[in-house]
Amino acid sequence: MAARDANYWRNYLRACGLKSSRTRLALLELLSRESCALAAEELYERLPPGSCDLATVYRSLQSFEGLGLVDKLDWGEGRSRFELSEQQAQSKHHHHLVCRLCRRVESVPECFVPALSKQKWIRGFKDISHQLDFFGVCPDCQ
Amino acid sequence: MAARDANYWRNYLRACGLKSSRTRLALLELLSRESCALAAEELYERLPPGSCDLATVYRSLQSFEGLGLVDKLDWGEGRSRFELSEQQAQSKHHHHLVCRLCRRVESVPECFVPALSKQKWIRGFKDISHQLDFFGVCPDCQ
DNA sequence: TTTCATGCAAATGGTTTGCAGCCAC
DNA sequence: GTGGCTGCAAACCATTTGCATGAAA
Repeated sequence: MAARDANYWRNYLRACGLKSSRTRLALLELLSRESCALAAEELYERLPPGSCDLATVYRSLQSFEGLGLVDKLDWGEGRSRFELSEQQAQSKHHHHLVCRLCRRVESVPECFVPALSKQKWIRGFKDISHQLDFFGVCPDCQ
Repeated sequence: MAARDANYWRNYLRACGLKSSRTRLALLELLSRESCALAAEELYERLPPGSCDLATVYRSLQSFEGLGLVDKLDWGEGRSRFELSEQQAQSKHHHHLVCRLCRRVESVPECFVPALSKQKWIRGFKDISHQLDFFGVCPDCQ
């Protein structure tokens, strides 16, 4: 399937009633090229120097999250990471295996969580999502 | 099984080469009484007023984490939560179901993650743990 | 032209740290 | 008595916000 291009994002943003500024398009293209979740500052560093402000990166990511374009992940590093949402990334549902020491990240294709509708503990909660992350020590750090 | 008491913690800390100060013991007793993971500030508020400093709470939690006494959890709230580690809490392995809106937390007794030793994606990572959290909208917030 | 997005700088909030005094051992 | 703890205050760092300017529609 074709990767999302600037045109796709332009239309998507327009459909949501958001303006498609240079920065927003650049961020979305960046995110769709990245295979791993990035922190806001890492995204900022990958943009052309001086082309935008870190605050703008945060504001854009916030909008994108609201639209369901990106997912915000938290691996206990003291900062959040962002990746294109599964639907937008056209990627399979997946999880992460993070090295406790060097923070290297591998993708985990497996998901062990079945359909939940019949679980007693749900107790009326709706619209349930889950986050499953593995932590370990990678071969290089052992 | 008997709950951990001050004496137990005193011995535990001593065995680890740490002094058992009043604050540390109070924190450990607090944690062993709580059923839900608390933020550092919540722990601080539950201690006798003026009995210790917030910085000390953080420092203690850090030590405890290093000893494997407590687990640090991150639910994307912008702050960390701490709970007695499974072994110390004498509680069953469990997960959490967090309301996205009011942050109410239910315990999830089920774990869907099987023994991982044969999974290809492990690729030499050792000492693997996992964190599985569910997010939804609770009945009251719907 | 109108509205929304941005840059800049300052504020915020959780967490950490330096240092001098204090308490457990 | 000694060295690890603690309180206090300041530093830190990720993230947010106010406001005047600038760019997209």
